[in-house]
Amino acid sequence: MKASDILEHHLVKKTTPRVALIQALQTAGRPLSEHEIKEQMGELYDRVTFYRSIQTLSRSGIIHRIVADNVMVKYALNQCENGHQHQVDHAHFYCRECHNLFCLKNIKLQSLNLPAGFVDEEHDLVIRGTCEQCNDLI
Amino acid sequence: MKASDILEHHLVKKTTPRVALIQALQTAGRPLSEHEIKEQMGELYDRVTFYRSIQTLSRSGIIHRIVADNVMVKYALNQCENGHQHQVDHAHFYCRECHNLFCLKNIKLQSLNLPAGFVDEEHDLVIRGTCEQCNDLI
DNA sequence: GCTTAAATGAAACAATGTTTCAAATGAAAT
DNA sequence: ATTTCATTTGAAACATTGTTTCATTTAAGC
Repeated sequence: MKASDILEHHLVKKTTPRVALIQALQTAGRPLSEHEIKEQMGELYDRVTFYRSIQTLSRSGIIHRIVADNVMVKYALNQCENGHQHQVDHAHFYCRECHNLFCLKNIKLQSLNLPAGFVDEEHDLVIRGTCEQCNDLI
Repeated sequence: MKASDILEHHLVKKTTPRVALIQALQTAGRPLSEHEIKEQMGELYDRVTFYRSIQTLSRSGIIHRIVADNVMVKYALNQCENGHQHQVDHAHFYCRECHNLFCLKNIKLQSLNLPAGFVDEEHDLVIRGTCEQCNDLI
């Protein structure tokens, strides 16, 4: 779907920085860090606007954060499947060598049974270490 | 166990900053952030030494990190049960309002079946949101 | 084309984490 | 107890990530 259509569909104002951010994620086809998004966006990137866009797009359900490590957050487009949001239901592997994030679709998160009164706004199952390729190189 | 005995038992040099760090965690009896540890340690705290101690104590299996959120890491003593390390096998809830970290001992992590060649050095299942008390206050 | 609320971007700041290197210290041997 | 030496410390300087404020610009509806 076109970036501007995604914004319209979620009733969010179409602005140049937001469109560019979504397009960066679409082009990559994988979760990106701020640094990677900055490179993709080039001139259109501004730090403050970036963080505000992330907030807006997260709240409206267009993207989500994955806290790969402290000081390494990745941002990903939510997959739309038959009209409803596809929340992250699988684990991720973060390689501390190459800084790539791998989706571990075979490791699912069963429904999280929280104590009464606790509200889940965001969650991650992250495994950190070194990936196959980096282990071979070391 | 006394802090200096823990260091000795793990074949790590007994130094004033390390002892103070372990004692801070023992006194609190719960995972602490750098900021909280700094307050506990007072004069004995130094930023660079802190991060190096965290590395040393993590590698020797005395403590572990819990990445509660980006920009919010908590440090906790490993529990020694019948002589062997007790790795984190349960989820945590991080409240973005009060910044407390709750152990969700009823949400266990089954063994993580990684693809061949991937090495798990550290992992977290973290749920972020607002806790019961903070939800009542809002 | 206007109008106006919303969004942007610049500056300045705050917190977290790292690198370098000279000085201090723990632990072991004398 | 003193000496020795590798390890550890701590100060300075830096890098990155994230936030607050406020004047300017822009999207979208009329």
